[in-house]
Amino acid sequence: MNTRDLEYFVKLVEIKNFSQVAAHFSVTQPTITMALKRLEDQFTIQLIQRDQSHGHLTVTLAGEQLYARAQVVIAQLHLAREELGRIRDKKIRLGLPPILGNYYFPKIARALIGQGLMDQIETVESGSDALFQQVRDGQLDIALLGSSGPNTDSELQATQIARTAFAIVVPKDHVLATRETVRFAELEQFAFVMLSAGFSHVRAFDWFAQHNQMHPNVVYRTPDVTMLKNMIKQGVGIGFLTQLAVTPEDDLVTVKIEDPQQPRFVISVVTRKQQVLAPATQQLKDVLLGKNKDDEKND
Amino acid sequence: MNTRDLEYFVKLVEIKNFSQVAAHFSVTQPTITMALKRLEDQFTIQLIQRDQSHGHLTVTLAGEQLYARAQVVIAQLHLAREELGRIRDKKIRLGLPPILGNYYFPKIARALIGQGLMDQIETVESGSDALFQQVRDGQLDIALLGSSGPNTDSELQATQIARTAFAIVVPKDHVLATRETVRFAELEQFAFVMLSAGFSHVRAFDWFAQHNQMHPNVVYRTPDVTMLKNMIKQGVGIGFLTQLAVTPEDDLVTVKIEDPQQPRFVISVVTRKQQVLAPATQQLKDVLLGKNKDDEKND
DNA sequence: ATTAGTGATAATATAAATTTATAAGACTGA
DNA sequence: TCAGTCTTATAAATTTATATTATCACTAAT
Repeated sequence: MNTRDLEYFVKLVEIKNFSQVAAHFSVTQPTITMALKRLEDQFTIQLIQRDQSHGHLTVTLAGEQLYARAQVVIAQLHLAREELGRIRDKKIRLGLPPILGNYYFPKIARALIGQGLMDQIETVESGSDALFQQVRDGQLDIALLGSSGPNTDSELQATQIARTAFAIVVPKDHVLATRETVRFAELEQFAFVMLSAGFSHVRAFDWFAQHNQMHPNVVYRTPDVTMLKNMIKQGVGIGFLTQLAVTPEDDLVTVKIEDPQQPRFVISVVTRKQQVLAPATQQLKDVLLGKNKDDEKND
Repeated sequence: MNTRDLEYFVKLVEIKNFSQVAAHFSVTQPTITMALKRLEDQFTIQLIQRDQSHGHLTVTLAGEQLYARAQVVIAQLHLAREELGRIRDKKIRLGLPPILGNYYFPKIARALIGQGLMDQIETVESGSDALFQQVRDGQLDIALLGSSGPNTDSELQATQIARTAFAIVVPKDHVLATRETVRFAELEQFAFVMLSAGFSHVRAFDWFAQHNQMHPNVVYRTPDVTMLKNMIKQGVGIGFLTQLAVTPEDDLVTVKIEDPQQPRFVISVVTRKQQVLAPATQQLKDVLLGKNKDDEKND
């Protein structure tokens, strides 16, 4: 069976028009007719109901079932292409959310340079949501991800390496700066500067807002943590970040949040299932997991 | 891309001999050479290291990666064939372990006949382990399964419908027959008749044995529950079954086991992820889940 | 050295997919 | 109602892909 037929079929189910599918793949229309015919012959069952009253095709039950399987097949081939391409180029693409990057990268960089891995690694910085998607799609080999709960994607393999609390971040001269802890409900009056959508922080923030039946006043959003911290320092608004994201050099104060059963910032190392790790990628993974070389002498 | 090439490749990785792979698919040896060449050209990377010193080929890292993906692709196509074949024939294959069948089937049969589903359903009786595997492979559309713990296969979709305890089963005149409960450790002296391997009962039984550091004396094993019960009745040995498997007509006594944190017999309805349920299969599933038609009037 | 095994290559035959050209059907709007 | 414009389907020609046959080069064992 030719996987091209499956690709044609999937697009046909999606746009329900032979000619447009043909145009999409830069082939002629009869090609699509024939591809569908081949599939229907192979499975000896009708996949698509060509409608008498022209306009829209309908997908049969068998068609829906094949559609589901074909999507998996195509996705797997796509992953294979991505993965083999990376192996060929001896590149490792590592996803690192900026919030974690600032904290973790200096720590691991030493180890990576020591093992001569640094020049193979290409770091991709983005929000956890985007990175997560990129691991799934095969664009990344491995990623360090923050999430506001354990990871449950059945296509991915995730190992938790740390859990930290979220905290309120304020400048040193702020009214809250002297507080040990704060209840989220007390923050109704304050303006917030927040990370953009696509960061797991946002989901946690929403949790706090919802559980306190509040609508926090977010005056600015940015994907750039450094900018965010600067805005906090300049008093544009208070911040909501994991404690991990704030270092002493930032000259900021973190205040713990009291709310019970609050979500934690969970940091995981994520790869795909079915992914064969190149030796260098395995080394990188071990570094990220905090295994040092001595641990492995017993192998 | 032709999936035949992937099939050739997978077999080649497994048996590491071009000629034998060719023989396996009833094609000539250059066909395999060419298929591999096509794959290596498409991915522009070597997949198999043809060895100088003849004897064994070695699979490159890229080859291992493609192997992993190709296996998924082939499995998915196989599932599609099985599933579409079943849709074409308007058949539903239902897996039912004999232990559950005796208890459940009379109950659900009424509902199935009432809905006119009975003639489409083909029941397959076997141990839970075998049925589980058959759902994965696409040979069954749906199964009722017993397991000694929640189901965690990432390819399957399982819904728990009941949990029952395991119990010791003895004839009415047995010394244990008057006991309310018993500790598993007390059973060292007794002979057991047990289900064969492949039943989840065996795993639970092993749990009790191991946690009590015992080696129970199993004098006979059979996959046939009716025979098992007869042997218990005739005093060949005592039995270990879920309480559910023993009905009043059996004329047997069940004795609860005291051991704390013991495994339970979990009954689930299992289908595959990515499986598109035919209306009749959905109806069957609803019956198994104990949804009656009235529940759905609100849809 | 001969033989039996490995896989690779080239020429050829066969099978399969795509294009071109065209037809048939359904709807639209003058 | 009839031309025009969408559909998808069909047939023949062309191109492309795949398999076979025959043969070669290599290695290891007898």
